[in-house]
Amino acid sequence: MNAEPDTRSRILATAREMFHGRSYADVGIQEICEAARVQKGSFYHFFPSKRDLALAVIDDMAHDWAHGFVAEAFDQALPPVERLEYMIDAAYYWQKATVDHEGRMRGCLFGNLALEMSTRDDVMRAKLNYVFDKARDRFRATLDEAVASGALAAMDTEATASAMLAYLEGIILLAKTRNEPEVIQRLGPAIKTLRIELSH
Amino acid sequence: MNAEPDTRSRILATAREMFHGRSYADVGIQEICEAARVQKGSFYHFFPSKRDLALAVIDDMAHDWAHGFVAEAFDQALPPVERLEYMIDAAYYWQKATVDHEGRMRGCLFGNLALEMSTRDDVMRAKLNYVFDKARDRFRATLDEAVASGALAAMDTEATASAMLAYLEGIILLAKTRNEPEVIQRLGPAIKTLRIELSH
DNA sequence: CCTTGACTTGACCGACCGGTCTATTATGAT
DNA sequence: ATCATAATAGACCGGTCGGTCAAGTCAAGG
Repeated sequence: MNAEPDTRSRILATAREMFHGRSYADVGIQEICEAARVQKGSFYHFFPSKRDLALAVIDDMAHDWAHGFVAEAFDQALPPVERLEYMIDAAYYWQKATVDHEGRMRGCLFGNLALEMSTRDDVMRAKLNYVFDKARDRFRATLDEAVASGALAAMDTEATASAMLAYLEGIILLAKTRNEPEVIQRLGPAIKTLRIELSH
Repeated sequence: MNAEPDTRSRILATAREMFHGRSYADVGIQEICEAARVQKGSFYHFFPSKRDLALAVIDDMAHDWAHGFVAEAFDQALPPVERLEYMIDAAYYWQKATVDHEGRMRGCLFGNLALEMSTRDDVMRAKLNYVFDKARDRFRATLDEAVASGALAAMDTEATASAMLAYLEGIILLAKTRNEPEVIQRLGPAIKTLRIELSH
């Protein structure tokens, strides 16, 4: 077998980095192939089109994300409210690491692609929506638990969870525009103050 | 004089529409020229490059925005807290109008460009930052007034204003990904619950 | 040994990219 | 009437875009 990873995996990982750090439209297939040391023909053997590559990148990232620090932030024995703080911290340190490393904040791949592609590709938009739904569900489960335990007063946990996700994406957007991950640290904790009441 | 607007204005308005509805990279100069019924030579007479056009589009939009419904939302005799509601409503109706008209939510031009261009063009990033700063200052002035009048308890108005701006951008991002402006309506009012305390 | 099919190679395609250039026309000041 | 300059027209440039394709390499199965 190969000493280095699968051709397909190499394309996927390279494309993910490049789409995340720049944008879908700004990165060309030729460029991806060069960076991944793969020929055009091999690329099109594994992916029918650039768009399908992007779709695969979203799945790939969503998988890693759900099984990575998101799982850490949400699935542990921490009290529910502290999980929110953990999530913010993780976002900050992750973004900070890429700034230290490449000088630029890349933000959230999903948010980046969502704004770039939502008006142009409904399939991609649907996939991004699914990713956001999953993230919202994590928030919601946390809030449900907090409400059940009496740590938080009753509220519309689903709507509040959406609001928290929106806020997270919003502070990442602002931080990326400033190229200062510290914005996440400064504004992040206020996620706990967001609240939408039950409309009964 | 011309029956129709200035060539330069026509280019600017057309580019603004197209950048807003799609993205910077996805719209070509040739396409802009065709839509604006202008020749390439005329285009480059008025704008040295595509990038400079984008810079001008940002300025143009920021100007219209500040003198348009943002001014309405913030500068009137409304009680401070109601101005926040007005802002959310305005965002909703504006996005709703474009969905009804073209079937797609375009979101916030500044947010869209910020995520697409921040890692690639520091000048554009700086300009977008400036726009966001101005928006934040509007929020901040409103909060300062509310605190001064006793309508709201003391808080870090600058940080809270940033948080509110982030939240606004976040819900627009989520709404665009769902292509449902109603998301703004549903999550928007929670902007009033955001609060960052003074760190004294 | 031969065949099959996954994988790779790299030349090639037409279309389009952002941008340049020369020539021409319209306009306003002198 | 002249002349400078603003504005327009549109052919043209090298380069790159996403994508195709015919020709091969190679390992496993018969």
